[in-house]
Amino acid sequence: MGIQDDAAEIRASGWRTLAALHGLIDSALEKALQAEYRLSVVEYTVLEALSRQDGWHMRMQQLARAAALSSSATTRLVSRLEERGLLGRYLCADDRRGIYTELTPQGRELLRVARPLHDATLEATLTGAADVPELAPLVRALHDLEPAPASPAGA
Amino acid sequence: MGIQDDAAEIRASGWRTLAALHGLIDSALEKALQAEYRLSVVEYTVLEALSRQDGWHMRMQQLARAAALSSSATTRLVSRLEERGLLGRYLCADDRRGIYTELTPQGRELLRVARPLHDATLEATLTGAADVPELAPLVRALHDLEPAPASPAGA
DNA sequence: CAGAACTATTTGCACAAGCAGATATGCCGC
DNA sequence: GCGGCATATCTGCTTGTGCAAATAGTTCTG
Repeated sequence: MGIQDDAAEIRASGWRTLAALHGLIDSALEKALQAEYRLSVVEYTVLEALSRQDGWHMRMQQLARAAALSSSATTRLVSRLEERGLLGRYLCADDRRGIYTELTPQGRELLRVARPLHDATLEATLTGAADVPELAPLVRALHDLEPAPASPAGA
Repeated sequence: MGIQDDAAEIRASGWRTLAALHGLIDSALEKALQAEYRLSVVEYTVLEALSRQDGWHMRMQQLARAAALSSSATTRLVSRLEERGLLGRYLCADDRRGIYTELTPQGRELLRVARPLHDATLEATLTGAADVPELAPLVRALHDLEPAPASPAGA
């Protein structure tokens, strides 16, 4: 049984490291984007996901998966961004249950100006994490990953 | 400028992968622990962090760092667990601002029975993620990490 | 020792998230 | 075309979170 325990402890330890690094990056991005552009990380993620779509539009549920949110949370998130004029909703003709969201010019513009801060914060946080002994190996591993396709979670 | 953009896109892509895997594991653990033991992932994390401490006690702020929570969230989390009899609060003699929390026997018992489900869920989720092309490399990288010391975030 | 500056914890408040249920639409067999 | 079932989105409600301010205790300075 010792062998099983060891394997479980290795996984648990890896999970703790993953969670720690995730939390570090997430809160750094959250603070930076919130302070400068009044955007949460999920909101940025949604804008960014939309910008990577051909035609810049997506259905609510695709969005929910891309942002790892429930559909109710997605509804409200889209409503918030819509009220700020960053994206628009419109019915889709072929399936009238579905609703497409589309980036407005203002949404694209906000993303354009926010992206440098996002990227710089990400870089700075990763650099900082590389100096923390417990996180460094994971940071290196991340760096060595092959660039993943557009939507890791959207499959 | 193309080179910088590439580097930024590699980091962004790694971050998306990290977030996706984190979300996957987190929600799987959340559902499993919540359904069986009425414990959230953070609550489990706190119990587990306490169990790894010599003497099973920690100050609120250590706990806050270990769980990556604000101090107010920590206060309420500890209150919830205290009401369920899983841990106790007591003043610490040398610094009377500080409050120690300590696992009760019931807390240790709950952790003992919950840990197998936690570990099994973690294993199952990682195994599942290894079949998702975008996540597989990160899963492998995690597995190859050297076992990190007790508290990756607590430093 | 008095007062200022700092640290630890708790409370008031506002907000975003999930679940369950409601509503509308699509699809299938008959 | 009609009931029955699945899918997409939205709404009501509860809960957990962070920020800012309040409170209590420590430490440093003169």
